Amino acid sequence: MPELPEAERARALIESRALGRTVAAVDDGDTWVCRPHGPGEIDAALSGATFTAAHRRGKAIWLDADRGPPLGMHLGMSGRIVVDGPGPGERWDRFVVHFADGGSLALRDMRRLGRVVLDPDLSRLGPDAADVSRPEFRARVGLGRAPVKARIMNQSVIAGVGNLLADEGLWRARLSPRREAGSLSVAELDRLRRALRAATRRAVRLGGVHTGELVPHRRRGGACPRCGAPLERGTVGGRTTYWCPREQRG
DNA sequence: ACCTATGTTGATAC
DNA sequence: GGTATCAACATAGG
Repeated sequence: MPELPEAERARALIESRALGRTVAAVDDGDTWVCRPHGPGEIDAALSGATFTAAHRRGKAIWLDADRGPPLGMHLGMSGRIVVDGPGPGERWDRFVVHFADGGSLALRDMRRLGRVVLDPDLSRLGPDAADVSRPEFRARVGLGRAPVKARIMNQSVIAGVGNLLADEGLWRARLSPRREAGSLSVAELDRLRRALRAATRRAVRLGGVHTGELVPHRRRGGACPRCGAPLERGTVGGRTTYWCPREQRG
């Protein structure tokens, strides 16, 4: 699930439920998820602190505390944030903040591809895909020989677009995922930005990227929900891609 | 049983 | 530098 919409919902959950609460102890024993920290390092940095703000850029989430470094969190491919149970210490809880009031904040992640780190490095993240301005989008996305789908999924170009949101946005903009990014006209770039922002906002509102219009049809044998043509399936930018061969030619 | 598939990122090689 | 490929993880399904 985790693309920008899921990350934003996780951030909002933390903002509404975890700010102002004091950390009693942290389970940071999964040094794969918490690398490069050793066990106890995050606990030592956060115990006694109170979270004061929850931020997000693209898929990256970070929390400020009233003392100590910010706490960075990334959901990876299968992670989600769970506040106040049920059952902190579930099998898939890879990182748990226990609050002094008895509650908890956990990163629940079966595949352990999520990450928790102190003082996260955000320097290689592009502007957030939901906020990027039109001139900035034109200048950053409309470059290079790579397919436009690979370009918009590059987190240092714009941050937050994953495999599903990319397919959804390209479909809404009626652009072929294979189009060379540098060949897009200004009008096409503007159309793509608009489509991506609309798809993103809608997914945040409705609960996640799976609530898109194209995404539910994104399976073998699926048809375009606008024109009914059988969807094409292939690999673009190394990722499984679905698109409408009738509407998304150019 | 064995193979492929899956929302992520990063390290590597050309 | 930009681009492509593979690996990391753990599970589900044909």
